[in-house]
Amino acid sequence: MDLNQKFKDFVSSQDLYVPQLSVDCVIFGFHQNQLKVLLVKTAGVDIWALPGGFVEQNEGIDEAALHILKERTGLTDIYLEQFRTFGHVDRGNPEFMKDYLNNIGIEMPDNHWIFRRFISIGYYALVNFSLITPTPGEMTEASEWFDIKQLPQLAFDHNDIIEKALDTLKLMLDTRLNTMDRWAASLLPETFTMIDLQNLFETILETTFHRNNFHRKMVSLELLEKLEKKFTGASNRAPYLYRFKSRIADLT
Amino acid sequence: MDLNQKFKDFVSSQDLYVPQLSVDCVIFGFHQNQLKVLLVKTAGVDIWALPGGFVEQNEGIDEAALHILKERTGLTDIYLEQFRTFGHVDRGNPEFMKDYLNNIGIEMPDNHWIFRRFISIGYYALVNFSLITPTPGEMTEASEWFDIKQLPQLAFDHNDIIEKALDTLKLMLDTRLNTMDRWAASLLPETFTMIDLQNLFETILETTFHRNNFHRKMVSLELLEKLEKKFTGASNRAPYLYRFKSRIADLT
DNA sequence: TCAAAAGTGTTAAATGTACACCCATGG
DNA sequence: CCATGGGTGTACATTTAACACTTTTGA
Repeated sequence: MDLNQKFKDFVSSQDLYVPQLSVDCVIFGFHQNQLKVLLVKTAGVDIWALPGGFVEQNEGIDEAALHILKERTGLTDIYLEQFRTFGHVDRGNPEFMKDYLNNIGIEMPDNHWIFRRFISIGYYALVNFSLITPTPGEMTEASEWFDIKQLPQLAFDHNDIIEKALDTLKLMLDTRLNTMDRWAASLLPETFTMIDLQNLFETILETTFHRNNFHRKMVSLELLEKLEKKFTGASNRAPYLYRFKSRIADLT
Repeated sequence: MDLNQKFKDFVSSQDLYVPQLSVDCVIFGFHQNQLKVLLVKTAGVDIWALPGGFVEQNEGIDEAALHILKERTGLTDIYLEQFRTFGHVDRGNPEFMKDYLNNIGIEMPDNHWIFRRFISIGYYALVNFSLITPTPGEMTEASEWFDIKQLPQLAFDHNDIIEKALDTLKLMLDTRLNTMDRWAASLLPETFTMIDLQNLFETILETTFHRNNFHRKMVSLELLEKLEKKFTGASNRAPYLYRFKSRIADLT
């Protein structure tokens, strides 16, 4: 069933989705030493927003988030974590929904819940940048990666949501180094150099580390497997490539 | 407007609350070296549950949580933190609401949202045990402190919710020592001994610390003010009393 | 004066931080 | 053979962990 059809079902059945509830996903990617966020521009509304959606009556909220990610990225098996629910009374701009529905040619009664304040459950996802080609979906006219340092003004309180997602991500980097193979692997290609890994940490945490200390720390976790050297063509020593040990299990 | 009246308004107006959404509060207290949770038993339903409530259309979710805490504890100005939202498809037991509404003499149509799966936003609160006398409210026949180690079987997925709240609390203790004066103060009386503080940490984190190392660590944070000695009557050296420096500002 | 419990000091291990040096690579 | 940048070793500082000793209190 396509999304447009689902939307139209609002009129005949109010029972498809949980009213006034939505899920918003902050999809993080890492590319050229920049932390990126995937944003979408909804058809007929000239403002960028987080990819989001509603929760069906017969699905859990985690499943709803996975659905949205599947739609936007084509990927399943994504690193996904709920981080906070947003429900201030003044978080919505009701014009958004009016413009949007108007544009796709759907009429809804003024008192429908779609025009009310939404409670939105925030999830963040970590994905491999190079595996995703942002392509407009059925409901969106555009889909693009944005540098987290250069975000436009977003719909609703989505700027706040991203900020909170980033805070949570930073906290995880600091406190869950020992499970790095589960989340760092999601942001990096299968093989990478030690410098790549360091850049990832430095970019997200907005700090710098001493090369050798970082190197030793990572090796001491015993999560990495050293592979052959990577010859870049540059006139300097070739770095080793690494891979997370847990990846080997994934491949079998 | 009393709660019972509010409930009756469901019938005439479906617009008072956000449908299918609730807020559940895990209220932590500390007493006799035990971490306690305040639970309520709803009139006519023979099962303990977390104190919770609905979100009014014209209030934010944080405000809703504060309302619930005010109702249950009489306290305002409580340390409160949102930790997770629960929304599995099978989290509810529909019989609960039927029994409950039946008992308080309210009839609702079978297809009303009150009988559906709820999405529940979890908050945890830290309160001073001795300031609260659990008293049954209008909607509850009982209200009691339970040792976190000896919880009964609870309604819905409330056992899971408490477990997750405790996990989050532990994580905070580990990672936010420097803001201890904001949360530890909520669980302790205004003045306390160093051993009291140590017991609090050890109970929640389920570990033990060396007395002197703990002492030095706490002093080094410069959040504590040493007061006069506390003579307990025991035949040993009297411990000093301490108070969080930030408390002084509170008193002015 | 003794046991109990609190306060304080000292040392060793572990960890974190900074710097120095060595090695491979292509021009 | 030189500049560049990655790999590795070592010394120092800081933090953490463990233990020993001293002080105060009421019996």
